[in-house]
Amino acid sequence: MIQTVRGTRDILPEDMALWHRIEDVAREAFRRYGFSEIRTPIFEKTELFSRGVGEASDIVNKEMYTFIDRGREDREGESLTLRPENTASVVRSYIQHKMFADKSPGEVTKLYYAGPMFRRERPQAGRYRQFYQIGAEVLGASDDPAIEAESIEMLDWFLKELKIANTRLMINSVGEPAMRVEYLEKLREALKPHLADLCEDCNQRYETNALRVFDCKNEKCRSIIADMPTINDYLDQASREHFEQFRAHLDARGVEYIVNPRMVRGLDYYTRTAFEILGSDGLGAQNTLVGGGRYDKLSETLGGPPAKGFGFAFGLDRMVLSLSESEAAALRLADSPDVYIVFMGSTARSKSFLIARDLRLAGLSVLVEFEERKMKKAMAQASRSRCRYALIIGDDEVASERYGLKNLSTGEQESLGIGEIIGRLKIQQ
RNA sequence: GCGGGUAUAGCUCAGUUGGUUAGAGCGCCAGAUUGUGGCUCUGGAGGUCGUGGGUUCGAGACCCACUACCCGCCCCA
Repeated sequence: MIQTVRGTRDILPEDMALWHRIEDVAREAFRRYGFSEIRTPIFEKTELFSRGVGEASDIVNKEMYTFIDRGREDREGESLTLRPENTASVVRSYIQHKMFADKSPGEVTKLYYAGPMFRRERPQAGRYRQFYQIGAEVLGASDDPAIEAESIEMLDWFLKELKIANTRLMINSVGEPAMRVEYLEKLREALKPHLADLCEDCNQRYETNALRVFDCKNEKCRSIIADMPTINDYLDQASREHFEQFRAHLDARGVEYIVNPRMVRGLDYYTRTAFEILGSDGLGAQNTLVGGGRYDKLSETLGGPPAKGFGFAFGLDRMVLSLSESEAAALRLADSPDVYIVFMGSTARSKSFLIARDLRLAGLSVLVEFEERKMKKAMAQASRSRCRYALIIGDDEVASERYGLKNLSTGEQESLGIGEIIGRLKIQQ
């Protein structure tokens, strides 16, 4: 049997109510905060990601789905890549369509996206090779920290609306790229005398990405790391002020946060503000729900004009796992059709199709039997379909034009005309 | 890329030191009940025991390889 490839999966109808709910609430949040949707291609030139995300990052080095496009007789095909994230593409589009051109200096472009991304990672709980992200970017000349605060306020509303509780907002400033290089040297200097005491992984991190030693879970490493300088100690004056203003904006909005000076970001393009929202449980080791930050150099890196940027993204897969059992159950229940039509006999059969059409024209969600079966079986099917009502049509009902409307949860049944039935069901919707 | 675990009915799982026709619960189908679901009772269908090889008189069980999934590491949303 042919099955889904490793790290991919079917999202089945029984889960779709949960996905739709998250998408609907996200779209509502974006609408309220003035974001417009953008859809970029699912594959781009490989160079976009290697330049945007960072040549040295693991994503670019070993986690991209890259392929060579078919060329022509006289030309080699070009290297293309399934998008591992969407920020680089959105910024590319911003540049390509000159979205900055008709804007006043303080005006920003607010964009959001939703769709699949691809990374060739080892699958784990809440992590897939084709995964679904919703994210947003704020691009323009302004880098006012109110931009960060507004987006986080929006996410706060979003999570509350989905009844996802016990989340924690972690914030930090990662400063400017030049300063980060300087800090990295200092950190490595400070770590060097302790290398013998650090674990194997940390020694590896010391070589490849020293900032990651802060993520180590080893007790011994943690005590050593506690004394290491943090990136905050090296922040330039402007970044420091930006961070303080950002915090003041969060305070003013009553948004709670934890400053984590050891939080780092995996992608090269981040400057200054970085943040994560951590989920509670049920996610295993993958407990970051939302991640984002400021990237004031990305536009130039991609060959565009100077432009400030801030954005975030969250994974739908993990968000679905974060919905509470009770919320999920309620969403699934509300997903079922309004009424199931049961008929007895060929005259009623013909009539039931017409009634189904009328109910649907009135905006109701209707399932109807196609083939004649015993009424008992049809009723059992109505019950199993989780429809709220069964509409019963036999010869008597056709003759009197009064039909049996049975509430399948209470068992109550009434004999009603079609107009009354529509009225009753519309109220229940 | 590395480490650990798992793979038996549609689903969740049992299956004794290797022994004859591989089980349960749920679900599904039929009947008890000719126009009324859920509860109950009775019966039924449904299995290349992940794939391939090996050991053995005999393998669902033991050994090897492969594949997939799960958990963790690296990394990351």
